[in-house]
Amino acid sequence: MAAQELFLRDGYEATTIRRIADLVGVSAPALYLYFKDKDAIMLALCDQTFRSLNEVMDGMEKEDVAPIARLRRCGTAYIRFALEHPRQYWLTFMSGNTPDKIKKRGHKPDTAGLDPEEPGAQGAIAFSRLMGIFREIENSGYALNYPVDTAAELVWMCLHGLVAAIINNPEFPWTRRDALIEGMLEVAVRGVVKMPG
Amino acid sequence: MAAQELFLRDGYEATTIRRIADLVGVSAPALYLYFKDKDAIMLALCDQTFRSLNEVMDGMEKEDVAPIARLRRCGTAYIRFALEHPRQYWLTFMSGNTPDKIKKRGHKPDTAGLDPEEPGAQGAIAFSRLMGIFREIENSGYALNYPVDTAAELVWMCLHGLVAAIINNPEFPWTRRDALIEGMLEVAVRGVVKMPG
DNA sequence: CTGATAACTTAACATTGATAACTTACCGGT
DNA sequence: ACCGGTAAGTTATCAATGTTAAGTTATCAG
Repeated sequence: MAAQELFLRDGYEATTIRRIADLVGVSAPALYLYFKDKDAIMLALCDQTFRSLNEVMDGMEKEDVAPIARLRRCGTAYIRFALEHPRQYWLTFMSGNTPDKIKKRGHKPDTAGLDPEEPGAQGAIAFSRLMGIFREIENSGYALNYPVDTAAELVWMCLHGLVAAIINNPEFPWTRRDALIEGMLEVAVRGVVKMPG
Repeated sequence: MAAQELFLRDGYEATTIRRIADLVGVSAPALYLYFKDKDAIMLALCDQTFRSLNEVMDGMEKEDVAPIARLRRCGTAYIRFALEHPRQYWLTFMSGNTPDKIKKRGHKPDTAGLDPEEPGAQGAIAFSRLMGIFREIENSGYALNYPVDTAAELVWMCLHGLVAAIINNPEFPWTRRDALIEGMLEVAVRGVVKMPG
């Protein structure tokens, strides 16, 4: 009953409720029986997409690698995911309609207390996961240049800045994309964790 | 004849063409005599706002300070400007309707070849200016960790990530804002220019 | 068979961005 | 002083959008 949302791939923002209904083979107002409004539909679709990112990160959390390497891996996964699902990423983190509940809650209490079913939560969960890795890094005895929460925010902002720029200006003649990705990870890590020596 | 646009401050995205027309004291279709469509109106307003940022940066370019300090100052100015004009910044860099011409041209030829009158150019000019400062840094004999254009892109993405995150989630309980700003500048600089020692 | 509940449809609205057709004022040339 | 055309607006009108109201069909317990 929710598989229908996969169809949006094409137009998306230009995707009208009537077109969705047509694709699903149902009349437009029928959608309002399942979703509050158009934003709810989009949110549900984004959540579904982000769920896969969170699963990937779940898996990574079990891997036994040095915490800083884990940060690199998770960062890469985050970036790649964002670039592979630009529209969902845009809607979740750049459209400007972040649901109020998540805004208020913040990341302090970790992912605990985040209801994964709540629409719009998946994006915040991915975000929180990245934060959690950072706490772990600090607990492993690495020295940071900033308080852990500030450090986490800074790193996330770096990654977000990279993908946001690329997503919003895909036709801009950026230099090699992989160089940018690798470079930004380096910049973020070097900037935040105090390197030995 | 263009002073009218200042009125948008309030609703903005929710700002309808008819409301603009009412505020200006003119009928709705009259606006189409001066602007191609709604986007053109918004672009014109954004340009007007960004012009002030470019003027500030023009002034900074004349100051006689070490190039790396100049980068810090310009970065701070950029960030502060973005946070002071969140809606304009959003429309210019995050709304997803960057004009095609600017997309294609890129920043390689510096600001030369950018017609400042062309709608939508001011944002790109501010961007290019930041890039230019970076070329200057390299010419001053600083060693960079990346090619100059990549370095410039990375730094801009850092700044952009910071303001984008804050602008889109103003209610999120970020840690102290000034700490984030100062921290991000540090991260960007430390990450990109090879520090002595 | 009745009556209510669920799942949907058609009809209708208000608002939006945008265009077409008409009106009015001004201004230079003869 | 008249005439023609251009500039600047207006009103009337469109098609499309998100959304709600009212009606229709089917299903199923008692």
